[in-house]
Amino acid sequence: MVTETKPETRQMCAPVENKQPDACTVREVLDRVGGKWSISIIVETSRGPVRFTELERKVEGISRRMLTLNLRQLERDGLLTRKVYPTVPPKVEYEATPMARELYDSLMTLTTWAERHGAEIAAARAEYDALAESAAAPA
Amino acid sequence: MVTETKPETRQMCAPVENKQPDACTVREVLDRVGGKWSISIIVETSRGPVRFTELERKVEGISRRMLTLNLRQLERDGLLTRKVYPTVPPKVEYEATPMARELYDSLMTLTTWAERHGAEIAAARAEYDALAESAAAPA
DNA sequence: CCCTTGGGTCACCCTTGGTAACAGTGCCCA
DNA sequence: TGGGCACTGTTACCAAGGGTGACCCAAGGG
Repeated sequence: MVTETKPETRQMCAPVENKQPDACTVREVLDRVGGKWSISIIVETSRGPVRFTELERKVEGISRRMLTLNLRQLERDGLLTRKVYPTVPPKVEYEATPMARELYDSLMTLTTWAERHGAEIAAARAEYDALAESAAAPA
Repeated sequence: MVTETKPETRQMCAPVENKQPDACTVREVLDRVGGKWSISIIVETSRGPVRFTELERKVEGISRRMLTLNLRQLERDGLLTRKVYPTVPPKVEYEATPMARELYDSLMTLTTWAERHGAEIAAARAEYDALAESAAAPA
């Protein structure tokens, strides 16, 4: 996601009736948070108010534009608060809302999954690649 | 993600030391599963072996190519097993591994989050849009 | 004059995903 | 004999979006 905030592209998960627990609700969350930067931003802002430039430095690798775009999106979804101090030079502080912190906690279960299975995945990948290679170079 | 399986684009989460719980581990998971179709495929294959064409029909909207690509990726990561029956016409069955089902369970916590805060998000968005609009049309 | 902060805007590129068409392999049917 | 079908892919081509870097602005302070 992270577009220039078009009016309403987000479609409401079709009238599929949850054939299974969901799959589509998950996608909604991922659309919000699946971007390259959202998570990092949520992490940084979860520890207290952070200024724009500060974020720019901490997130590392993010461009000014994407930072702006992501902040806007997160703010729009109510995951971030934006507080402007009309000083000069301007000062703007971003902070995660409780909702965002909760989301972050939920994401942590993914982390534990990744930690549990990191080795397994690496092994699977190694094996797969090995097989693919030997298939490519037959004799 | 879901590229044509380039050798090793995946970078190993930089030597940042986990400044915070993670943020980068999460991103690794999302890189695997953040694609448009991965979740749906995992869901469908979690209920037992599914054939290629069957998946093509069930996932609805997915193209042949993307299905193949996603299946390959998931198989490579050890989230799916691929079983070929040398019959004619060919028959290939895909099935989620226990690891994938576990991942799916973890993703469920995101679902519960989404359900808890769906209304809140919608409200925040409405408010944000209203403000933006009134700012755009001043008098 | 140039520095600062918090953006906006523009031009561009690369990745993601979509469409469509073709391939291979046996079967059935005329 | 040969055409078409079903099934699983593959390949080539293309559009859209995500992401980047560079430059612009405002307003005060050194």
